[in-house]
Amino acid sequence: MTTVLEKPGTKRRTASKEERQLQLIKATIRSIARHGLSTTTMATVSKEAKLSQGIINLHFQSKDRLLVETLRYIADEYKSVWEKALRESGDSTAEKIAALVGVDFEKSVCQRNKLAVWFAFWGETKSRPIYRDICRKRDREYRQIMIGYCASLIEEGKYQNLDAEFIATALLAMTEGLWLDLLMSPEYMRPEQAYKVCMHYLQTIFPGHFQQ
Amino acid sequence: MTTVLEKPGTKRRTASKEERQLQLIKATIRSIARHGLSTTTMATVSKEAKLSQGIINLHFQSKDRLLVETLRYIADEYKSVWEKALRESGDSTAEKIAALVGVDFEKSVCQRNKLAVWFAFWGETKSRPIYRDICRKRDREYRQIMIGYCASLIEEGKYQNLDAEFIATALLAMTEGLWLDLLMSPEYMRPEQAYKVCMHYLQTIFPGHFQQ
Amino acid sequence: MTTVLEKPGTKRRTASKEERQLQLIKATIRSIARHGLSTTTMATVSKEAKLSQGIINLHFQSKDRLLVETLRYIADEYKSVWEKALRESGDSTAEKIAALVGVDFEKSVCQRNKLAVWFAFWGETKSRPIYRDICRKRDREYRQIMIGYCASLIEEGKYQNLDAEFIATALLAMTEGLWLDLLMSPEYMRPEQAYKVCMHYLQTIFPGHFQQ
Amino acid sequence: MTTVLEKPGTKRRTASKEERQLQLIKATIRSIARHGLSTTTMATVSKEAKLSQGIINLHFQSKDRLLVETLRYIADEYKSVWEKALRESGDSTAEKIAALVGVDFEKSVCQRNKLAVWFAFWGETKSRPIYRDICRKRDREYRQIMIGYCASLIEEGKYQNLDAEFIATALLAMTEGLWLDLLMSPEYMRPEQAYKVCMHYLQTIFPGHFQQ
DNA sequence: AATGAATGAGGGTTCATTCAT
DNA sequence: CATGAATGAACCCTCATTCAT
Repeated sequence: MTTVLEKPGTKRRTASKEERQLQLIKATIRSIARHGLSTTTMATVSKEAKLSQGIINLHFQSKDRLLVETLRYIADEYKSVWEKALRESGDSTAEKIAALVGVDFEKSVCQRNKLAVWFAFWGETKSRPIYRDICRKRDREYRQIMIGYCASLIEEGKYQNLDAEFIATALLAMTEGLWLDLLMSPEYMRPEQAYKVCMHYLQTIFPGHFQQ
Repeated sequence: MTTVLEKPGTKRRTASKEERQLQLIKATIRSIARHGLSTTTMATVSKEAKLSQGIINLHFQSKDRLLVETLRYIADEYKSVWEKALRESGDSTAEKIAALVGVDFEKSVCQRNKLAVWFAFWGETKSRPIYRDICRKRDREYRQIMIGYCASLIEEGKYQNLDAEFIATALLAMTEGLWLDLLMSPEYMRPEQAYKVCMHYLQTIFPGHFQQ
Repeated sequence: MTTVLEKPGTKRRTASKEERQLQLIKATIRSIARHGLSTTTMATVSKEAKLSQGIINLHFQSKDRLLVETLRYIADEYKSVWEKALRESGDSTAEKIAALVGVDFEKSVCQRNKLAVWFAFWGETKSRPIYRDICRKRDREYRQIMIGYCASLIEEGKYQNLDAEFIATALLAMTEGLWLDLLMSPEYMRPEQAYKVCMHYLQTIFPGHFQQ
Repeated sequence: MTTVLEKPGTKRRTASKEERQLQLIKATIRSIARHGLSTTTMATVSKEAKLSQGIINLHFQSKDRLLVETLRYIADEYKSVWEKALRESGDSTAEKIAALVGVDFEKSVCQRNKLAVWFAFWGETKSRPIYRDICRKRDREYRQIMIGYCASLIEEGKYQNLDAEFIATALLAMTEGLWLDLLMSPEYMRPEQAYKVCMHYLQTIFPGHFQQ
């Protein structure tokens, strides 16, 4: 056991709880990407983490909880990435919107491994309410922010006949559909291209604020 | 024929091979929608079909093949629905495009059960190439048609700075993203609404051809 | 049913009961030889016979009975072959013994297919008394005959210190052991060679009656 | 250690890999002897070993491999028994041959359980090449040794017209045929009697070296 | 805290048998 | 008689979970 009395020269071979859990979650992401959700087992995950079989139950009690925590992890990560992006972006509304869109196609969010995880869980939402709740929470938060900025822009730009919610919905849908392209046809669709598709939409809708 | 007078325990043994296979595919769709792909078992499917355990291996040899055939079935169905829609639509290019978009939110294609199946398989594409191939084939065929009509419209309407492929990509992405909303938040998003979102995009892009 | 009332011009498309059963037994022998007893199924047999699945239960009620009848068939055949051999052989005791030994390495008895069947059933005798009974009956009958001829020869030749039963036992054991060689190493051991091995034994035991 | 004080439900989890595998192989031998090869299932074996179902796949990956390892085990054991017998026997060639024959009817090799296993696998050799290979390897090694001693004896004794290979073949065949008697008619044939039958053959062939 | 041998429920699949045709 | 679609029990195997170490 790790104690203050630990003899000098004795290495702490045991990572802290959080470290271990993170290590396992990342292994889970790799496993889902590599094997698919339905072929991800405790064995594939623990092997991916280069740890023993029993470790997952030790830290997560059950496979179910591991999966839920994994989904929660990428949802949380997603949120913190766009929060950071907003903090670091320019001040104009258009810049904020562009930053939000940028997040979806940015490296840490948009790696194929993580897209695979999103789709894996989306595929199970209908039967697993907990997955649905987490996915919807992520969606709702992001959507509220986006609707807010769209509303601001409509007001600023005196755009007529535009409904902020409507536009945010279209934009978010487009983003998620492009993720599917990125997942399924990475040789045809690349993040920068996907970003341009979204920006083109914004230019069409808000011609005064997004120039080519 | 199965009648109310049928003795209990008496089973129809005369269904043609195709009928039985279709019956099992439909049961599979229901099972995936209800239980999720990773919880869909031979037992859930055969119970859903009200047939015996062994029946699936009899007709499909393996669970794997049943799943592949199920995916192929909804992909084929999707194609035949839009082919029919094109045949029956008005002659103008705009009407053709509208018909194509309409298909995605039409009852037979856009029922939640089938959306659940699409997402279930999309979630496994990275690890199961055969799923990916079928999904991409569906996508490619539909996309080619859509690109063609967009190109026609651009020419007809002398729209400037528009790229048909670009627009088709955006439109299709939007569609698939809206399917996710329909799957996850059916209480917020409904097919008619989703259709409107897509049409609004078209109105913005092709103002001369799509009126509100 | 085939009756005297059968309409003229109506062909009997159906083989007689015995013919069908024999056809199935022969298919069983081929299947056991090809696939082994533990991989012989109703399907492998009926396919081998080029008949439908249900036919075996129709004629033999169960797989168990088919196997028992198959064993009985080769046991009966074995017996009738040596009975015929004795009838057709020369009259001297030595010729009778040689004829009996010859039977074991004669074409119809000693084909590899049938050897495979014998060993297949011997392998199950410990657990299936019915197999054991049939095998022992065959053995006993043959052995009694052989003991008789050996006894005659001992008397005729005034061989001393020889026990007929003892010699018959040795000879029969040798035969069965040679069958194993024929089954397992057909490229090293051939029926004629095996026959010579047995005859050499007889020459050694009864030097006055068996010359080289 | 397993003691009478062990709490019910408490299982030893410390057996070494080899111990467990041996335990399972021995259970397999008992199961084949009791139920026959074609009725030996994972359940009969694990029950015989008083262990759980999954244990076999844990240690042998598949039923197939368990069976192969079981056959290999008795083949290896057979070899080490006759090697030991040769080491411990008298120095004369005749004593060596007698020792080899003795092995075949010695307790550890010639128990009915093990005979049942040999015949069970022999019955499947035609369809399962791996079984054939193992059986033939055992046979070949033993045969080479036997041929060698027979050749020595022929030379030593100046026996004329004797072929060592021929005699070894006869002797080994006799042995295996006697095993069949021991398997099928243990009430008539006993190991000591079988041993005498073989020795009588040797006395006849090599009268100068084997006395009654 | 960490391991990995062991468990046993439940998965996919096979196959002897039944039975409507 | 004969067929072959259908059944369901029993097979082999996987895998989440437990637990002695």
